[in-house]
Order: sequence, then structure tokens, then C-alpha cells
Amino acid sequence: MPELPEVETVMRGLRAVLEGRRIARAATMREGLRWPFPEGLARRLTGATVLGFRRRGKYMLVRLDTGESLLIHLGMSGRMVARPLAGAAISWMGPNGVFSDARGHNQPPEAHEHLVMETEDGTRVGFVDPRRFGSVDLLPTAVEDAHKLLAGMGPEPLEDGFTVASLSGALAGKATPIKAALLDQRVVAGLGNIYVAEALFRARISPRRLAGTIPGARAVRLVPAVKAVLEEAIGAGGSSLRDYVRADGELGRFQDRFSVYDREGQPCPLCPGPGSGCAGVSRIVQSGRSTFYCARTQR
DNA sequence: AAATCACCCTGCTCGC
DNA sequence: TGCGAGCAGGGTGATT
Repeated sequence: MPELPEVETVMRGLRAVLEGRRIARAATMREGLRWPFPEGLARRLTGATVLGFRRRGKYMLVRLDTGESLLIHLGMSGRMVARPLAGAAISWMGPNGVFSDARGHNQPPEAHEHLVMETEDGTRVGFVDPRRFGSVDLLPTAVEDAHKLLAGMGPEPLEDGFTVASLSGALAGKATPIKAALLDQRVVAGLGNIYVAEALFRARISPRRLAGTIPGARAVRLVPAVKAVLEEAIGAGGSSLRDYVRADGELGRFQDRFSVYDREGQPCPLCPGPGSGCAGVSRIVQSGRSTFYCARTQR
């Protein structure tokens, strides 16, 4: 699910239910995900008040009044589930991760729910991640950007630091296909397989073209293409494929507007159709992952 | 150093 | 209907 637009959407959903709220309880259902959870995670979250949110690439940072920030990456299959506590605002953690509300009704965690937080005003927020490629950490707020996972990330594509000049500089001399280069979070932060495909289509650049040949006219097209596709996707609430995206359970809608992603064999939106020399959307495999593009318009 | 590759894990879809 | 193969939005660490 989660590339930049999906993470942004999830973060906005969490902001609505967590910002300014005190975490009355927290619990973990396993030792960790991709990596072990930080020591005492549930204890360190309990009692903290959420001051604010920030996104960096595909990471969410939840700033707490304890001087620490909660760092969350959703991996491939992670989602945040927020729902009102049943019956009353007070519940408690029982054996086997089962929560009970004030009337004694059980609220078992849903499948693959690994971390749960309850706010004082009665919302339960769970981190659900079947494949467990997600990650969670706690770090001092004052040095957020020095965290191992954040240091070295490229510019935020929707901020002023992402320019034709900065992108050209990052791509110059690279001997890897542009598809792979854009997936590299050190080049630009937050793009994944879907939005790389969509941005390259809009910029009419072949995913097979070597990154080092992009600086110039192609970079001039690529930068606004990246920004536009991400902004449109955020506006649509992200893309939902197999999983729900939003914390509120609503589906994103951008998947209905894909030009090439997951559209193998379907007509290219730019080409007039059969007879134009366009065979429709092609699918190839690059570094083990599917790439979708139009071989006629993308050069 | 830069670029590829195997791997982490579960669930779903497709073809037989 | 069951079963195995293949594939999936991610990133890391080891290896070339």
C-alpha cells in the first residue's frame, strides 16, 4: 500500500484522532516487526500526549510530550486502524492481548495487530501489518533527522528542495535505469513502484533509460510530473489495492486514475489506439519488480 | 563506490 | 474444491 501519498493520508487520519490526546494505554502483541520493538515501547508510550505529526518520505513521526518521537514505517502491508472504544472510554489489556471495555465486552485484537494505543478520550489505534515488513522505533525528537533510517534520505518531492537541479545532480553519472534510481530513497524520498511508473509515464520517459541520461530536458519534465502525480494522489486519498489505506477505513480512490500501473495490455491513455504503433501498456521486470509503461510515448 | 540480489513474511489470485 | 506457483505497494544487508 504505502508510498508517500498513502502515508500522508494515513498520517492525516491519525492526526485527527491523536493530536492533542493523551495515550492512556499502549500494548504490544509481539516482540517486533522487521526489527525488535524498542525497549519498553508500550511503557514509554503510556501517559504521553501527542503533540504533532510529521512525514518524511514513507515514514511517519509522532511527536510526544516526553521528548521522544514514535517512528512508524508501514512496510508493504501495514495499516493503522482507528476506531472508537466500544461502550466506554475505559478498557484494559487482559491476557493474550484481549482488550475489555467497561462493560466487560471483549475486544480481541484483529489479526496481525501488533501495537495498540488507546487515547484518554476513547479511541483505539492499532498498527496492523500481516507481512510484518513494517517498523517502529522511538527516538529523541530533537535529533529526529539523525536517525539511522532517516539520515541520507533525499529531498521531499513536494517541497522546494526538490528541483530540476537537485534531481539532475542526484542522477548524473548513474548507470542504473531511471526506474531503479527513482525507487532509491536517497535520490528522492517517498516514491515507490506505483508512483514511479505513473511519474515516468507523465514525463514520457522510458523506465529503462539510464539515470545518467536524464539531466536536461527530461529532468525538466520529470520534476513537475513527480510533484503532480503525488499531489493528485494525496487529493484522492491515496491508492487502495488489496488493503484499506485510511485510518478511518475509507478507501483511497487514486487507483481508478492509474495511467499505466497494473494496466498491462490495456490501451495507453495517450495513444490513439491500435494502428498507432502502440501495443498498449507493457509490463517488464526490472530488478525483480514489475514496471508498467508505454513503449511508444516513453523514450 | 555503485549496483544487483536474496531475503524478510503472509495472503491472494490464477491455472491446473 | 484443492493445491502449488507466482506475485504483491517495502527496505536492508551481503555480495559482486
